[in-house]
Amino acid sequence: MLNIGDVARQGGVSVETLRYYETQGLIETPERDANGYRKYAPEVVRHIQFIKRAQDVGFTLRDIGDLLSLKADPGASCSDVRDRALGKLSEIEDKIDVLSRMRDILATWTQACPSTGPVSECPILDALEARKESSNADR
Amino acid sequence: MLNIGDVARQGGVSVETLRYYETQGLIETPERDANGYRKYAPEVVRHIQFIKRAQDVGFTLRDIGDLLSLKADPGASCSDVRDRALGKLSEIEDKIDVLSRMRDILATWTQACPSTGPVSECPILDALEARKESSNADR
DNA sequence: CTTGACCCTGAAGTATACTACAGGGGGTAC
DNA sequence: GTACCCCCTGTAGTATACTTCAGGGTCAAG
Repeated sequence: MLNIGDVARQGGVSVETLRYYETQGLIETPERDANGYRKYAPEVVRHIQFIKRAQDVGFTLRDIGDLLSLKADPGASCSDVRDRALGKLSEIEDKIDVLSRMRDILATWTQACPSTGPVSECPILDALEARKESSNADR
Repeated sequence: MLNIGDVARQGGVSVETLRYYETQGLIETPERDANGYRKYAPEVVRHIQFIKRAQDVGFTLRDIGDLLSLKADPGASCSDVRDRALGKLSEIEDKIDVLSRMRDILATWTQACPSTGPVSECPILDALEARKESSNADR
């Protein structure tokens, strides 16, 4: 059995994070020692890594809670998980689209700027001041 | 002279947002009427739009305050503005890179999922459970 | 003179994922 | 026995850009 500090080290998170995950229902509440210390089975480390990997691909903790429920539910099907992943995929694609539009506009503007001369003649500020007609970033 | 509600309507923001911008120093503190109402010159609407457009391309309010200082500073040069824009551009490119990696992984996973069968055999959950060796999303 | 739309201030709430802090007990080594 | 690291709880703070709320004054119309 592991102390919270052991789990933290092995899982690559802080003890505070572990306690936080517990309050969020992402880790089942561990048994306690006589002294009140949390006692974890070694499997918890994999569980933590599951959470971290899910975060790495864009899932929020709320999403992950949902995923963990599916994982624990024998009645759930693989397509339920796939749906969550596809939903996240399209969220991410949307974000990429928004950011790509920002990037394109900024790239255009920085190329238009001679980078010499006073701010009063800055094409970037002009563009911000009153964009007459250009590709629009609808946020 | 315009009331705050007029500016809000014309600028496409809420009156609360305008008051918030004022606290953040993004709008100069307006004159007040005898009744205490804020009184704005019509030019303020353009100023609001400047802020909104800057947000549209990814600048934070803090960045925008900085940009507005440059704009008002006769000693500032165009390259100062350009530097801010280039900095933001690379921030955005970084975000796009992170998101693209997430997208690729999720795309791979969803394609690997047959979407039939129980969660116990879900390749997506397996991948989250223990990613042995694959492209890594370093967040 | 009352109704309704508008304005004011200051404080608190929203979302996300933690981090930090205050105040205090437990366990082991020297 | 005391130093030092570990553990506990509960609360508050962080960042961003607002939104909401409570409580109250102002103004034009009918």
